[in-house]
Amino acid sequence: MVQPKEDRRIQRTRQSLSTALLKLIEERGYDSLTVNDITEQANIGRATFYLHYEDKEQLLLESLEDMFSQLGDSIAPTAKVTGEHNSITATRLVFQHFADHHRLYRVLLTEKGAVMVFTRLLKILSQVAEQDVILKDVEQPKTGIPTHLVAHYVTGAILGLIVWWLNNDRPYSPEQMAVIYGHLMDPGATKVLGIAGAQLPDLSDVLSKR
Amino acid sequence: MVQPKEDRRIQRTRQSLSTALLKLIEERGYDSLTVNDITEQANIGRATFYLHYEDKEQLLLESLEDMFSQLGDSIAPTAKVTGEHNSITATRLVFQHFADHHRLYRVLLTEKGAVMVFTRLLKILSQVAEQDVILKDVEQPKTGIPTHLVAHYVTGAILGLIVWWLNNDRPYSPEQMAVIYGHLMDPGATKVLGIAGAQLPDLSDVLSKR
Amino acid sequence: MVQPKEDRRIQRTRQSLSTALLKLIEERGYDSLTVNDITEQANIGRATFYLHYEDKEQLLLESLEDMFSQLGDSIAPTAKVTGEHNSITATRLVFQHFADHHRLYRVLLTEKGAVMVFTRLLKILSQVAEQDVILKDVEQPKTGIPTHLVAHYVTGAILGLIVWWLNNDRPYSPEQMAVIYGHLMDPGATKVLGIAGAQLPDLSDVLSKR
Amino acid sequence: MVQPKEDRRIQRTRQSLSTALLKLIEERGYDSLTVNDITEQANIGRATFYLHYEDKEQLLLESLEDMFSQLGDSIAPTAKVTGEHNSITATRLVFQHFADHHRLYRVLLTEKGAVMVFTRLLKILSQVAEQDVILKDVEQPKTGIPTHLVAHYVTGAILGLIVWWLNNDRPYSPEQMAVIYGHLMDPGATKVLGIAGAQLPDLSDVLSKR
DNA sequence: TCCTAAGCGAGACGGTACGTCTTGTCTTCCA
DNA sequence: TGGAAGACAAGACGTACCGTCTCGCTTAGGA
Repeated sequence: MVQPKEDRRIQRTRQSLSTALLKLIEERGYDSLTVNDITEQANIGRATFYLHYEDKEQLLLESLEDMFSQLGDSIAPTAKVTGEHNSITATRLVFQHFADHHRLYRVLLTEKGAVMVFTRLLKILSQVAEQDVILKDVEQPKTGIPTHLVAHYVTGAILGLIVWWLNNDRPYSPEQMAVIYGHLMDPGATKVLGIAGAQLPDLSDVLSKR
Repeated sequence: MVQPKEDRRIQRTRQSLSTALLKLIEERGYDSLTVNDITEQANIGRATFYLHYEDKEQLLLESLEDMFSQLGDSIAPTAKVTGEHNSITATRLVFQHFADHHRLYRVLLTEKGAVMVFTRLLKILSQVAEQDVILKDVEQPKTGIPTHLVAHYVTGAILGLIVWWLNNDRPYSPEQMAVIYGHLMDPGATKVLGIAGAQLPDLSDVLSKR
Repeated sequence: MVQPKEDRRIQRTRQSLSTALLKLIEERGYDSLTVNDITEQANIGRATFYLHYEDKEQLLLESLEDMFSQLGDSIAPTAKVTGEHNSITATRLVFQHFADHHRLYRVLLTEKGAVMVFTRLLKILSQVAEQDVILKDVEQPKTGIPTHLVAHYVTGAILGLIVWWLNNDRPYSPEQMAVIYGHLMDPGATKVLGIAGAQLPDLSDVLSKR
Repeated sequence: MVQPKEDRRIQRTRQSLSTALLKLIEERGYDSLTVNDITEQANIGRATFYLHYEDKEQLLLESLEDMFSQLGDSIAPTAKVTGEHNSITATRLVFQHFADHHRLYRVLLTEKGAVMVFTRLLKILSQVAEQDVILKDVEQPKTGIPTHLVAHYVTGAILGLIVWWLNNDRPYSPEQMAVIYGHLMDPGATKVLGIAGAQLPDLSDVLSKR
């Protein structure tokens, strides 16, 4: 069942490239990087790069995929819990994720970044959000608004917050952001979905702990 | 008072380039375009391009700037009206704007697009939104949440909706989208800002007219 | 019969261009000069240049034409004199000419120069030389060697000397060069042409005056 | 002892470029050629050209260098022979060389040529000639004329003949040209150098075999 | 223990786009 | 009307990067 050693060697090469890319993105943004920059940073021959990836975009996607699925995995369980604070827990985990990789995301989500990051995030997060919406929708009467639409609304709002948060050096903790988000979002989307909002901590209490 | 003819000639050249770029973006996306593609489409010498713009990114920004300011101008007046439906009017105008240029934005806001479009839109729209938020904030007690933050929240949510809307061939009219947005947003953000929401048309009434 | 003022103005423009070109050649060679360099030096609009000349080569040729014909004019009369030292006088005048414009020719006849200068000089000087050869040939029995050939031989030899002379900062006076040339050339070519050489000053006398 | 294959590949590329250049020069002259013309003719990528040469001038020089050294090698041994006809043998070899590449040189030495060809030829040939002059000078009393000067004289004369010869479709054989040159040159330069001329075939005998 | 196939570094190469430079043409305006 | 100013098309320049390729080196896994 063990992987042959050859494969481990390959994994090391791919890992080096991935690490090198993420490091360079933090330093110099994504667009201006060349394949040569990446392979040099990784101490890998340029030709070798093309044995593993078609282009730097594919490398980025595969590199992010890890992080994304990691994010998805951490949120997924919360969706099944119908307890009171599940929603706030999920959003807190989202903010936590972006905080964990803040240097990287700050670059990717602003001017030196890559188009597809926004798009991908919107798609991936909205799928997660949709699961959530559907779950609640099943329990409660529908409102006629497509769940996809609500999911994009919710996700867009979160990403808007995250961009602001990262660009302003995260003046609040992930928990605080989650509470703020809850207060902004809950009454509206919740009402539309016809369900009662979760119990949220008092807003001014939370903000004062800044 | 008339512009010398030289200047008009220059304007015509710049206009040709701008038009050519936007047309090509709709057809082939932004990233893969070359300066040569653009100048060829515009029937302009490639060297001439560099007399006017540093690179295609600058051309795109200047081209979009027109549209953005056009959008800003159409929304601005509504911000000063404190009548009931001002907010819904403003958001309707936003959706209308993206509908007017839907082919272009659909490309720019998805995978073949340009990085900075998201960023710019977020910045520009959130500035407009902020004016709105501030206006309301002045009238009512503050909540301690930075207006920048709320503005990004609002803007992100709208952009989320717009991405969904464009990717799904705009199944609702701009008016309908504005009402949906109002229902999703109003109770939450409005409550946080401590003011009463505007009177919104009934949601099911609006959706049934699809 | 006087030239209208306009024409004099034209002449001034052409003169400026010519002067500017020759000045710049001395400083920077010919090949690397641009039309812009020339018109800038001459304080003339670049477009104006093209009203008068097709390209910088034509300007150079016309500029050199003056000097060449000036050289031709000074030599011509000596060809008709059959007195003893006519030959040495003619060659002295040739060396004198190159000394007069030594900075210019040094550039043109070496690495930064223009192809056609060598060719043109060879053609023009050999035509003059041919006149000389023919004159003598008429007086004396032919040898069967084409006069063109002899003329090119003679001219090539002189140009070889001139290149050496200019490249070595003219260590001898034009007169000395003419005598040297006479001693190197006279017995050979003269014998072939079947005529007696002119009386030449003693070589060591001449060289010692260096 | 064999060259690694890489190096042979490089040599093939360089050879292709060299061959292509010389071919194109014969057809279209030198000045008007572009790097693209050359690489296209050689079936080489334009960028690859710049891996090997800085510009087309350097390529020309390296290409000519081969031929020049080939010429030098063929003449060199004759300089050491003090037998009677060594001089005529050397000059015959020079004329032979230009005959071998007459199409190329005809273009290079006339209006469509390259500046540096004259200069280089003058320099290279005069160095060879100088060896010859020095050799003879050593055996005989000096005359006070710098050997450089004599070498340039001799070389210029030969180049003059060659230009005429090539421009007139080589009406004489290299041997005939060598004899003509010998008759024109020998008495003069030889006398100056203070040595007896070699035995030359009778001029009219040689010319009649045309 | 050797040997043999795979991963890899090195780098030549064709190709494409870049941004710059120069040319020659044109148009407008000024003296 | 001659010239200055300068926009423009055309096209070559030299550079940068891409993706492909061929070549040896090394290095493990199976003989």
